[in-house]
Amino acid sequence: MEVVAGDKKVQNTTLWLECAGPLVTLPVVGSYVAYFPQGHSEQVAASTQKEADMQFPSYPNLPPQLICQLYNITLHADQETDEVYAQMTLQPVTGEKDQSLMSNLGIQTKEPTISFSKILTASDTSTHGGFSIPRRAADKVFPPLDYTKQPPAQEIVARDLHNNEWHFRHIFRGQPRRHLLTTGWSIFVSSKRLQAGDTVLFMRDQNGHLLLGIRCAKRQQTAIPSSLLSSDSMFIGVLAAAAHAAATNSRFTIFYNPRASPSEFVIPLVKYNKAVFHTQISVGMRFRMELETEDSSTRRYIGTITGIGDLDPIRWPNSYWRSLKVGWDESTAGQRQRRVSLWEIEPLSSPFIVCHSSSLLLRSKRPRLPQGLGQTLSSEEVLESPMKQSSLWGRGEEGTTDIQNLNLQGLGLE
Amino acid sequence: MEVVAGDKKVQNTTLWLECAGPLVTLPVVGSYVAYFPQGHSEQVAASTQKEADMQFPSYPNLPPQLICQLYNITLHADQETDEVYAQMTLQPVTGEKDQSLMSNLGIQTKEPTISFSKILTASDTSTHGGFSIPRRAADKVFPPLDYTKQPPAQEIVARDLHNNEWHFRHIFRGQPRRHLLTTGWSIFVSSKRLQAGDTVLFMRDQNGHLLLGIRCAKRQQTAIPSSLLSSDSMFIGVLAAAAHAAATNSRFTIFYNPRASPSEFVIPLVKYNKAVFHTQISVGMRFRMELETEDSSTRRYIGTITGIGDLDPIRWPNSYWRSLKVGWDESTAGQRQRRVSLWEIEPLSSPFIVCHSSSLLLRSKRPRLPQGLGQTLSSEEVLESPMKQSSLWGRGEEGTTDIQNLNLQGLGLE
DNA sequence: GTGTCGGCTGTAGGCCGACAA
DNA sequence: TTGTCGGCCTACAGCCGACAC
Repeated sequence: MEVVAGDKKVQNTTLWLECAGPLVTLPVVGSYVAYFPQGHSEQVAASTQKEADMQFPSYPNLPPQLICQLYNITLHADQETDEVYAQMTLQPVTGEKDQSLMSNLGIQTKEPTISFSKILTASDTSTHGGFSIPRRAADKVFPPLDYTKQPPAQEIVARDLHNNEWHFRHIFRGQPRRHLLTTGWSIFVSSKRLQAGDTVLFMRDQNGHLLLGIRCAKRQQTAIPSSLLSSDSMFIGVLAAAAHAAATNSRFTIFYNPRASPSEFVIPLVKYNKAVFHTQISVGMRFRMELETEDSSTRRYIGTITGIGDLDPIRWPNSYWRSLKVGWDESTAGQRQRRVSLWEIEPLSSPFIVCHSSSLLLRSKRPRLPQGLGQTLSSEEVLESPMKQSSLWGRGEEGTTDIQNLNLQGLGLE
Repeated sequence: MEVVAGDKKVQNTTLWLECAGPLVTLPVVGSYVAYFPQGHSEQVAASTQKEADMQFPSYPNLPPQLICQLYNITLHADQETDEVYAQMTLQPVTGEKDQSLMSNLGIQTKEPTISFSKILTASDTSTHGGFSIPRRAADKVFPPLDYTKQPPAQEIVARDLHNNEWHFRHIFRGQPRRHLLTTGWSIFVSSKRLQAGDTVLFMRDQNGHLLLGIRCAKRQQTAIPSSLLSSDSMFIGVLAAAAHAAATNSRFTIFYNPRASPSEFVIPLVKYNKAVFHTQISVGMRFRMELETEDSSTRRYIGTITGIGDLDPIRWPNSYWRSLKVGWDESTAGQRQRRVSLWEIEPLSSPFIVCHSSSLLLRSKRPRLPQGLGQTLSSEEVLESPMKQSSLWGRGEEGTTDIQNLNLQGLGLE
């Protein structure tokens, strides 16, 4: 994988992931994924601040989810705002291919990184002073200072996603003593147009080099009328591109913007299958779901499933996208999603629910189910045919694959 | 018509037109236009810096030009860059409508404005000083100074497209004396992020109020990878939206960006008809064409038609879009288009070319001509059948036609 | 007529510890 | 431990005419 910034290419995959947020995972090249046009449309809606309100053409051959192989992925950062996004090229898969490769978990293993992030205060961003480094952060990621010097100080060099160097004076002073970035900081703030509430991020890579990234506060995401394409054309473009790719079995390219998109819409097939075919869901069931907190860490919230049904029965009947209506335990849940997808939650298992009951529950609530993988198998068939299931999942969890098998042209039928 | 800046609405239509450039014309609401998907794609290509290279779905029912009625138009300016663009909603027309409206020339009459523009110099944009006002410009658009005061000076207030007020100190000083904008100028420069080479524009409206706008140098237009939609999806979105609108006879919305688009792609139908059906064109013919100059005025260039034929014979056979290959008289013509459309040029009529000779010339060079309005009549038929021509155009030269004849499905062979 | 420069001046950018949350 | 402030100093933003093209 490579990181592309504008036209230049750099290698800071881990920095990209840090900027994308703690919950973002990326599928690996060659793995199988489920692509959701609905989720893609939501990203467009969130970016254009506009719902899809026009009369769209219907694409009867475009299912709510398209099973694809990830042909390519490149990581990017907006040249101006440093906003991160990924470009993925997807190859729709037909029903007849060998599906053994699908056992691959299909996500990047996130190596643990030495990093810290801080939400900028008014003092941090004002022109009056510098940046106050949290104590633990300085100890953890910055090179140790020589405390015998008076005052202890050093020059810090860090690179951003575009591989630009930023120089800062790191000093330990004041009464009581604290770590500060002074000279060079205000240039960085004005160049990136940082404001109080935005997040800055420092990390150390394997070679001990410092990297830094930024994450703009959510409000900043607003107001991109784009001036290039009407939102109608964008919605239609998303659907038409997917429909055409599905119909002609050809590759198509999408952009995934982890900070703008309400949810991931390219899901590893293993994760999707596990959630859809191997998890019992019913109204009243309680679950956990991991969400990003204000300070860029994660927290598990508890909720209850209050309903199961189509988010958009007209355009997308029988879709698993946000098919669960949920309520949240905590009263501060105002901003949390009221609809989630199966693969986002972790059911709080109860010993009273046995496995086979799920299909009954599902079927009773949703008489016609999405086809899932199913250009070939319907969900009912999958759920009711252990043989077929095991043939799908029988090759083990380790996920080693031969790259040759990743070329779809070269994929034999065995 | 209204100008929409971000979400707010203001009324500076003339300012918008000044910023758009001297050659830009806008159709009026209710008038009939020809919309060219090819031209729209070119705007996307220019904005994304990418050609359409993927395998596009074919839209067999989408002709190279779509005859529409302009249902609505709103003028906009990018909140950050002040880049101007127009949002147009187009209603494809069916054969049964009353066509009396088509006699309307269909473009905004551009009222003469008191204005001046200046390409910013290094001194204008440096933090070291202010803005040097050209002498004639100061006399023409700014309120007269009281030269009895020492020094003569006044406060200038001007509004931009977003209706924001900008305050400047206008002073007449130095040896030799000259007009300058000092206090307030540098704030304007840094706010709009102006650089040497960009253009600033002052004008006075009917009430004597000052307005100002900016036009970024061309180079600035580069590098908008958009991060939201792949260029493939954009191209496909443009085509799919138009095809769907044509098939279902429903309105669709497009954005026209006059500074980014190589050519206008929504052409008043009268202008289109006149050029396509009432102008004799042949290889070797000489023509004039008006183009924008470096300093935002216009100039006529002379050229010769060197060929006639499809720009893209595969995707857009029989299209009038850029169907003329041309050469330019002046050697400095490197950056000028090598292909233009019929309605962009003004043939230099020669008394030796008589009317009917044109069809012979046309036929010899272009065995298969674009069908123009015609899915039913070939160009040859039109050209060779004076009766049919006169039946289409028999109501005089002003271009009144029966809309029934314009609908391709509804066009009888008589 | 106007682009760029050197000279001068004042404001705000930016480093410091004090102090309090 | 760290956010904000007043004090202080200096860099540069910004106003001026000189000068040249």
